[in-house]
Amino acid sequence: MAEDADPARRSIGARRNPDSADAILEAAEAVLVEAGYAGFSIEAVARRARAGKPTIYRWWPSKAALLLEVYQRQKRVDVPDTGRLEEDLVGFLKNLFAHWRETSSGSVFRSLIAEAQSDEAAAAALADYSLGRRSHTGQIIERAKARGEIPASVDSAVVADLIASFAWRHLLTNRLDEDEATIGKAVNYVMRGIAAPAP
Amino acid sequence: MAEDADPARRSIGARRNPDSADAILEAAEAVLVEAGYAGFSIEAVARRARAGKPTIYRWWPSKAALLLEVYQRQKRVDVPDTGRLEEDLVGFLKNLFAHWRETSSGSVFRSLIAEAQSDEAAAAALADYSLGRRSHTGQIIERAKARGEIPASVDSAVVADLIASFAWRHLLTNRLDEDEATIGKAVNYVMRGIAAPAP
DNA sequence: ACGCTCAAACGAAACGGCGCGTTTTCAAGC
DNA sequence: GCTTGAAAACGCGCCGTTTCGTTTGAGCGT
Repeated sequence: MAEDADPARRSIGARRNPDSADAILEAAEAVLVEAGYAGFSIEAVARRARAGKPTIYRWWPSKAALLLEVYQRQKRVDVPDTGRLEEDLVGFLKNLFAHWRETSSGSVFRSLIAEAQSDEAAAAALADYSLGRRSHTGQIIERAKARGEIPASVDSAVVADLIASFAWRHLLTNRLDEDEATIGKAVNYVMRGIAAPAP
Repeated sequence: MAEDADPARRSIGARRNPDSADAILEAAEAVLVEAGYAGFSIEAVARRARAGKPTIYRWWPSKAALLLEVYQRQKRVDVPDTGRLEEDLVGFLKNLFAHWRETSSGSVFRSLIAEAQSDEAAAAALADYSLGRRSHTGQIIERAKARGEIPASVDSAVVADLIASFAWRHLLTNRLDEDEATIGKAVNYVMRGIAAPAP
């Protein structure tokens, strides 16, 4: 129970953290799902968690910090490894879209991106997170390089960024139920682009 | 002077609309630039425009509607036509990034996207706008098809979407000053992907 | 052509409501 | 008895709306 070393949590006078923090995080997620980002207020979370506002502010400096930690609590999307890059990428996107659609992750991440547009701290946290995620996705590309499927000269960061951009756009414009055909086409275009020998 | 037929404006009893509406739109833009999206409130706009809040609410049903009209007032980015698809796409993105960076358009559009994450009307308006923009960008692709530069089987909507996704991501993550090299690489990957003969 | 009238739109102020982030109070528990 | 943390209360700002008195321009009668 007594887990610690949570970087998002204020560690100033954090002499001890009961599991009420977990209740707050769960309440935050529930509020976000039920009332949407518009209804996501610290007061609503406090009400839902039967906690006091000062308790929340003691551990999270801002709404953004709370949002980020809620998102980081979510289970990660698993990255397929089929041995073929195109299948990996399509599978990854399909998994991601399904995960965003079927759990609260989509709502949470959308809210986080929106919050980052007006909150400096959220923007920094999101940038940090994206960096980690990009290198993670980049491993799919790197594996393909190792197999000799694509040239080693391919900039995997740029490719990962293209894929992530595509995912973000569909999340932000409520198009997560896009045809698989469209995903397939988009990935296929990028795929053939990087697989072709450089001119 | 007596211009009319402005679709975004409430036309119920709109017997006459002085140019105070222009003052409000200008004030909205100024507030957004100076105070950012976080400080963008109807009250702030009203103060800045020396207008009453009811006047604003009379013509724009929501903050989102006001935002959208501010954005649509902006000058459009011109789309190059160099005769080579890759140059067109890179040029378009470079123009767009510069425009977003150097005018208030970037702030306005970022705010609009953020607002669309919690406001249904804003989301609908944005989707509508994006649809128009996508077909506009799609014309670059169509021209390349007509020249025989890429196969006619290429789905220009998907390609336009890929390009737009890339632009959105860089706008939303404050990376509009990305190296031209990165833009070039990304476009080049997509470019070669669609130029290659379908397998 | 002139001036009157009337309705529409105006700016300003105030309303109740809500969420913010903070401070203060108060009932526990080691 | 001293720390802890939930609960209540605070002042603030913005929301969206209502009310007030004023300005303005179009229509109409003289």
